Amino acid sequence: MATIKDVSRLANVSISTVSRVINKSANVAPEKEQAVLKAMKELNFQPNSFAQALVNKRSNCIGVLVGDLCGGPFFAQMMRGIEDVILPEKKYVIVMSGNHNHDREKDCIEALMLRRCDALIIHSKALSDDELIEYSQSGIPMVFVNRLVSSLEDRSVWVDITAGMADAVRHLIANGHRKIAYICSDDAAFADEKDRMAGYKMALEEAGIEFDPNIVSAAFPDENGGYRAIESLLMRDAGFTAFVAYNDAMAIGAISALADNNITVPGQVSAVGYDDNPISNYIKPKLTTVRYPIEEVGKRAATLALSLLYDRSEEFNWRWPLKFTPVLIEKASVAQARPEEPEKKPKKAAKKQS
Amino acid sequence: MATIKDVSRLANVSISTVSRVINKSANVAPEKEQAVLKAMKELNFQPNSFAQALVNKRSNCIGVLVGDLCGGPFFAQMMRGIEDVILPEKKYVIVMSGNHNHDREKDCIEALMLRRCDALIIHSKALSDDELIEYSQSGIPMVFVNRLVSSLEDRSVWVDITAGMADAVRHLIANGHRKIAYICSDDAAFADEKDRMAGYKMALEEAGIEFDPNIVSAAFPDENGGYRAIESLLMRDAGFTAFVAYNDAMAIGAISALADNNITVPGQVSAVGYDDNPISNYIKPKLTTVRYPIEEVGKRAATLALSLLYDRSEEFNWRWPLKFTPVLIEKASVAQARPEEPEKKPKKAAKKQS
DNA sequence: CTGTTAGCGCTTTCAC
DNA sequence: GTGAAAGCGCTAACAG
Repeated sequence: MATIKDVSRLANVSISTVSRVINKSANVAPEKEQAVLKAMKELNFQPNSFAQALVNKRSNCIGVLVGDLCGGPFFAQMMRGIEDVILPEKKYVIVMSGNHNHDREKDCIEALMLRRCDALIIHSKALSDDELIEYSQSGIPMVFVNRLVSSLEDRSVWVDITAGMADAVRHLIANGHRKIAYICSDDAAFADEKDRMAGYKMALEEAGIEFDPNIVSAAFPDENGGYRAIESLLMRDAGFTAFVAYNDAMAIGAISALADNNITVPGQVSAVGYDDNPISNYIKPKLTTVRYPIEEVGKRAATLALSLLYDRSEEFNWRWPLKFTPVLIEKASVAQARPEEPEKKPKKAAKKQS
Repeated sequence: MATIKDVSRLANVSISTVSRVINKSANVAPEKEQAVLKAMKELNFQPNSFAQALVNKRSNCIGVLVGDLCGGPFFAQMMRGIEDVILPEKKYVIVMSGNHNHDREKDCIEALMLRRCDALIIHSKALSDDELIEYSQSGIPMVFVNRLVSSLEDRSVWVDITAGMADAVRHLIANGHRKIAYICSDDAAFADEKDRMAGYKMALEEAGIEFDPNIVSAAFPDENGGYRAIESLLMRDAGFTAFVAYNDAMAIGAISALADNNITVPGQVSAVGYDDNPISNYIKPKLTTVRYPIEEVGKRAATLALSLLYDRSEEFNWRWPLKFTPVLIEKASVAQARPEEPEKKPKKAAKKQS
């Protein structure tokens, strides 16, 4: 691999001159410039990015910590949003997956910092606000996604999950449902779950419906988890005419389980998911869901990271909000509750019909 | 950020000694070692990875080019396989997505090389064998996945896609189907599509069924593409009692379109997908599909890359094969063809029933 | 076992 | 406008 020295020799100039034409950092006599360009071409010269990074103290890499890339299109869509912003700036993106695991998230952040990323975009579920705050003091620009870190509100790009979940439940209530189950994540310690739960409870309370822990079922937040969570609900014999799910994957698994138990959706049970995963348009029935604007979040986070890095907050900062609001997308998995009909599991008849 | 010099000063030793304890590259007197360790702790010292990379000529990064992370779990699962192998080696993975686009794939590979990745794992659809061969001569260890690059057979980790597709079609034939449509990708120039088409034709030929271009429909290989491809088939009024799809996403879209046209699966039309995308277990009916062992491919490719890098081929090379064979997974979307029944689109009645 | 020294490839003063 | 020279932080001979 050719070095700057080889080029300077071939072009009969000093290495400083070569450096100048590489970086356009100063004027160079036209003929010398041509000679250098020619030599670079000839030797197929590529500046060594490590040497550059060493002296510039800048790596041109943006580090991203995501939950996992495998758990569905969620983070992948976020990455797309991020790349849309970062790549045009001629910077690279380094991704690592924390798998929602405390130690692994720590390892990844430290690895990313060790790699001297210019800025970090962090989706952390498992680390505490305090840990995040400590990292953010390292000096490297850091933005947090899908999470509002207290005291770092201006570095947090987040979605009002609670509002989205409340909307989902309100939609069901508006359709006459009162026994609304919640298929939730078993990561009850994480904000993602807490916020949804808060939205669920809020909407119930607004409607004067008492919260019933018996129709809440937790499992790992994927299709299989949704399947099992509904099964567990069915075994409990707790009547419900509708459910909301932590995410679309769980909703799809749940619908699949209902089908296996000969329960129709939305005929007997209405369903609302969360995320607006593209697949929700291709199952039967099409899944009514809450759109989580994840790609926009990715874009916004990347833009913020760049603005922090270049210290050009004025330019970027208020073009988009830091807070996004999810919106309900009505498709075909919600039907009007049939008022007086006994629930499919008649043991516990609805008693709170107002 | 503290440097090795700061540490050496604090510990009252030379920087070489510090370097020695960092790298365990030579014995150091226990008490000095302790002093160094203590100083490193105290200063929160982290070796500068660029300086290390500059002198070691090794970045500890493995570059990966994938199609896209967003198009479903396929590449994400491959990444998981790769990370399972790379991370324990204390190396990092840098991923870039080529989006199956020729120029973008080139850019990514060059960016990865520029970054001086220690080795590259390349999933390229759009580049020619010759281009790939040229890149592979750059000196940096390179392995190709999901593709057999001629003359680089020992660097290609691939899946016998043709065999898998032939099995899918044979399965349908064994169930009495003769009018088997093929929902294919519109990337007809790429090996992925050519290979599947070859398998489709091969199985038809074995069974003495004439290839009928009228029941082949191409579209973008995602759910929406599958949806449209089937619609187009329906409009053509070409009778078929079953279909195989390029991948599960297309199959799911296709099934969704059939449902929208009141055609039942597998009642009226049988379906076979490709990939064994986890979601295929949660749709109705569960999708019979061909398992593409993508995670194993990722693992194998990463292992090969490492073995190339460390020049320890003997150790790794034959632990696993470079060629994988997909296997048919029977679920619930295939039914026996009803022999004499006119097809749902009666225009073209089956005439080749043997 | 340990310190001194010479780079790795590049950018950036600082003189000329 | 241009070159010489001093590092960036680290590793690896090379002497002791």
